Amino acid sequence: MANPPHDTMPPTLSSQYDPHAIEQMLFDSWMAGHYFEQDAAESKATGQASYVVSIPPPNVTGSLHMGHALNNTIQDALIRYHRMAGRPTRWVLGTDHAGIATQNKVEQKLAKEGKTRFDVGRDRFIELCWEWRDEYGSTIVEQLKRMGCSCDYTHEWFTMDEHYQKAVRTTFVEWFERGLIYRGNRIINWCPRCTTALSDIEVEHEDADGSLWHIRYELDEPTTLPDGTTMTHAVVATTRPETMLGDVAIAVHPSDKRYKGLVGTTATLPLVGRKLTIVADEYVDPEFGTGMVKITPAHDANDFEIGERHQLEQVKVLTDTGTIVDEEPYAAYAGLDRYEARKAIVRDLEAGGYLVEIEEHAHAVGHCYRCHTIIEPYLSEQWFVDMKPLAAPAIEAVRDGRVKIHPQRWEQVYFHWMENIRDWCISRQLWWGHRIPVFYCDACDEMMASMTDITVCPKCDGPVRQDEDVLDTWFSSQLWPFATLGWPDDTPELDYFYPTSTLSTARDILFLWVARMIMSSMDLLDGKIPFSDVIIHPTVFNKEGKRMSKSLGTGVDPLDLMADYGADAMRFGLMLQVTGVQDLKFDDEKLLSSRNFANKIWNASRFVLMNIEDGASALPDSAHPTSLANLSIADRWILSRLANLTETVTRGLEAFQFGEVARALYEFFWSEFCDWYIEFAKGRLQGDDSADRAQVQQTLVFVLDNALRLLHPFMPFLTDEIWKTLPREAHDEALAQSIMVAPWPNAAEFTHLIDPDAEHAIERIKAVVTAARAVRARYGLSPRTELTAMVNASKTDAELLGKNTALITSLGRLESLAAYEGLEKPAQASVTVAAGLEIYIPLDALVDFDAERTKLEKERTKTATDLERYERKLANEGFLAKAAPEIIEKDRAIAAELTEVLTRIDEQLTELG
RNA sequence: GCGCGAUUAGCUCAGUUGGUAGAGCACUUGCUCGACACGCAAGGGGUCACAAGUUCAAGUCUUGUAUCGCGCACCA
Repeated sequence: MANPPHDTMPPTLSSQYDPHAIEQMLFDSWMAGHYFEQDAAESKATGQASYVVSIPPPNVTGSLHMGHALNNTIQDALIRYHRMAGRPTRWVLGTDHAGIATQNKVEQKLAKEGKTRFDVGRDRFIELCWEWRDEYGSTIVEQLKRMGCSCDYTHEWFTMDEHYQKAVRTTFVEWFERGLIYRGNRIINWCPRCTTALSDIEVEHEDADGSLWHIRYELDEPTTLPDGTTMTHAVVATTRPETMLGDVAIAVHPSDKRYKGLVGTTATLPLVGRKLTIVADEYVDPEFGTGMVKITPAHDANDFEIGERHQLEQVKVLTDTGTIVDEEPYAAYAGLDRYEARKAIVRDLEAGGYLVEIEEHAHAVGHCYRCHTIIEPYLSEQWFVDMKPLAAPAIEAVRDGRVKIHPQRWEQVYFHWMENIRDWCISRQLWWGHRIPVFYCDACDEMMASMTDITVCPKCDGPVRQDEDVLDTWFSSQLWPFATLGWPDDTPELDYFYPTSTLSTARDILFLWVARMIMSSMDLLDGKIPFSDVIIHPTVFNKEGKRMSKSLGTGVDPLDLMADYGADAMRFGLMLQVTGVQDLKFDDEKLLSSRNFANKIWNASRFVLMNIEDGASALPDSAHPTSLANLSIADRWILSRLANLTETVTRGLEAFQFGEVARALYEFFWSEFCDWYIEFAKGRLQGDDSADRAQVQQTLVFVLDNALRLLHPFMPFLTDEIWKTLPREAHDEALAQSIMVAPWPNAAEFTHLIDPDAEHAIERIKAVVTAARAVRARYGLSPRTELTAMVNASKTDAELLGKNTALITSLGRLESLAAYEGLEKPAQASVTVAAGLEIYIPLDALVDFDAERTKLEKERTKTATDLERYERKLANEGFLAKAAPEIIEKDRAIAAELTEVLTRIDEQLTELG
């Protein structure tokens, strides 16, 4: 029986690839198989090094966006690769309590009932936050499952878990006791909508068109200046006229000769009547404006510092919600919002003749990164971390390569920030979060940080109260990689899985999160780094290159994409676009190609399966060819390409070059395996030579098997579904359970498959086939038209072609093939010169001399241009003297070949007349 | 102001120690032949932003210019 029956196709692979028919079932089978879980103690006993990824914990308020889709595909690809490569892996999963974001959501919910958090009270409000988390917190985890992410779902963390709270509190108390955490009354960034302090890096600056109001402040005593003129008033400029209510001084530069006599005198603040001292301070730029600056210590960070230097009063004129305080002598503005107050004050200044000029002025305005409200520099008592001592070792760890950041250019961004690091404001005036474990005794003024809640002052037995504030969410996030492994306790997980391996994240949290993890880990865990590699992945923008935004409707929902294309196609499409340099302008088109690719893999697999039905090739995993001697040239070629692919993919994953890996997989599977090898295989599968048929079947299965493994980290569902249908011998049944536990193809074990001779040979075979197809296309000949190919080739090439006549005639749809050295051009034939061959396709009366001439002339031009370049190069003495010998040799060979090609083309042209 | 990145085919982008410019989509032409029309085959299309420099040799290295994008820091 020469042909296997075609109606016994395995029922498991339907004729059309439908991702939705397989994804959920496969995921359930992975969970049931516990493939995502690795026990720390058992793994340690194997003596193997672990591979661990801590997921950047998504906010409980969040849902999956394109950045998550990209980042989690990267992490899953790495985890799956290392798992197959035999390392005990864990992908640590969890979510972040997201203080401000969650509090805002719950407040919005309350607002719909007409309530504020103050109506329900602190305890109830926190309960509501937990309820929110219980309701929505699992959304994103379910979405990760949908993507096929192989996280350890049996150990899911939350940054407000009891154990996590212990880690946070331990950190606070330790740093407090070492004096790294301190309290201070300073200007911080205040969000008047969230009514909380923010750290410097939680403020987003945006350029805005504003105005510069020039205001006239009357001097109390007219003063004669060094230039002889008499000055009666000062003119100061401000972008924030409403803060003038809090002015306490005017500053000039100490070396500004113009105003020498002025320092020490006073002026009167319009509308308020306060006496302003004129002080000299280096901060003032004499070149800017009039060289005179109004000083508002309570509402501007620079003014605050000037105020400190000159012991100036701090007059707060704004409340925590950004309205004017109800105090004399400006009670007229009391309760006005800062922008209403601005209008009113400008109006009153103008009416009083104090407004000199309004100038247009562009400047950067800070916004809250959570609600986008304009930030107010605000004087208040807050907790800070002294960062310099923490930063120093963390700088060193990146400097000496213990922690590597990819792409490497981000390291200098890291250094720049770390070397100029400022103290971190960690207190937040919120309710949802880790409450600051500091207790105050009102009786004796004692202040203490404590691991346990205390109610009685240990010093004086007086009543104590806990600090009302909570910690910055990032204070807890910074502990993520080690707190999620059990720190501060000594656990087997911390022992075996820490430090973790790779952290993949978006660039906008390099400072907020990544740098702080390095700092806290090194400080709290005896200098241990939290991870050895940091991947800063591209930012996903929309098609127009704009930031994706849910509120603007410019976002793309990964769930929609998976519904349209399948999870594998979305993953592969994203990986295709990861280059390490460019950000990613997301376009569905790439997913369409990837969906088509998935379908291609599916159908090529169907082809293989339906052609091994005669049972000759149930292939054990160990069956990879050890001897190439008996293999056909096509088999040797595809195995050589597979060996090459294995090397490329493995190296690429190790170097985080995901785009390169994806392209290599695509190219190999589609252009080499499907377009050529499977086509070569077809004739052999239908031939009478049963030994050859067995050989091609084995090779098909072997290559498909390994290609699926290499594809698996990017396309987990599809590859596993196909994997399960591959024939196996009985002892390989464990392997058949899932491709997830199949060993990663070992490039070192494939080196013997690399076969330059076979690659050379296939190049010649392809040239003949392509020439025949091209003639057919050029002449518009139907596939049924019978053609013959006659090839003038070197002796070895001619022999090679002769041996593979069947392959060539089959793919080129040729009647026959003749190849020998010195073959003369038949009359009325089309000519192709390629791969060192002269290929003639006799056309009899069909031949179109003009068309042939046009084609040959075009080839001649190209060849002549190329040859000229090489000849020039080879005539250059400098080149001959300095270029590497192998380059010269190679170029000589190319030049010789081009010369020959040109000669042949010219001969053909002469003949055509 | 300081720093980073980009500029390659109509579009979106690859191009890893400097050595004959690539892919996907789009376009043209022809194909129901038993894996796949989510396909097959054959084609067309590029002074690698510009200018100097280094080099035997530059898309690739250096410097400068232009345009776009992004950080950081901001003088009221």
